[in-house]
Amino acid sequence: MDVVRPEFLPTAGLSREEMESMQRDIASAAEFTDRHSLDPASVALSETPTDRETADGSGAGTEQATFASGDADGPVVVGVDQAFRDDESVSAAVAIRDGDLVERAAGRAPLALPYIPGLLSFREGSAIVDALASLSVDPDLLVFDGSGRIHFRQAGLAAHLGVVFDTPAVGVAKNLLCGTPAESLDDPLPAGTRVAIEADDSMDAPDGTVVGYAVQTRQYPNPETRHVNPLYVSPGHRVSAASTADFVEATCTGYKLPAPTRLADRYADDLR
DNA sequence: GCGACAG
DNA sequence: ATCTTGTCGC
Repeated sequence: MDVVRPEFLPTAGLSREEMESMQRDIASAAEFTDRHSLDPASVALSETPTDRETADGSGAGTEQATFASGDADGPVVVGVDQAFRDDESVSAAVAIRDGDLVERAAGRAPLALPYIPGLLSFREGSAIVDALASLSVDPDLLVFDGSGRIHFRQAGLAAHLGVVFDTPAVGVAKNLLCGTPAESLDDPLPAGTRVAIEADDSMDAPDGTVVGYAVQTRQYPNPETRHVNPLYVSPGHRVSAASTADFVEATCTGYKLPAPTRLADRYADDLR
């Protein structure tokens, strides 16, 4: 796929002020409303991927592999995950369509920045751009590991890369970066529960704006003894908060994480 | 000044 | 994210 907004590429060597300034521009360019051709039902078809096996030559730079599959009808959902190896960041992108692994790609880039809450996309963005740019399929939806609109300046990793490629994107995080749950999340929630995450004074958005949802995709039979934490999902680009929760829920089916994310996770480990 | 903080 | 074995519960 191609970079559509090169002015927003996560460049190395920017000052903190420049990165934060760019994030405000990215937030302005991001669309937190539905503008895509997907419905939860079609996305749900991308759930039971026939895990074909690894066996890739490795090397520096990007690598890309294509897998033969059936017909080209359903939407292409791409899961993206990051891993580290020494001083370089590795990005893994896995494309799924109609439950089949269609293609996967890897990207690498040296780690220029330390981890700074709120600036994650500048630390791992280059490797992700590398991986996505080498994909030959055109994704209908990008599923990122990390926040989208749930971010101090409404420009989390999912929003940043969604805007760079002008492609529908959602962010899936295991922890909450900022914002306030509309209801307490202290007690275990039943599977299927979703609680709105509202903007608070630590964010740019008007107080109370629903910037995402805590989604309980899975839960154990007896949460009293052992429980699963919810996922924190938020719009990246061209997807509303409600649709984001719908898509994520549709791709989890019995697991805590979306299938595209699980596959990207596994591929990232293989690369590392 | 104090506290909070995706991966 | 990463460093790491066994262990508890379904």
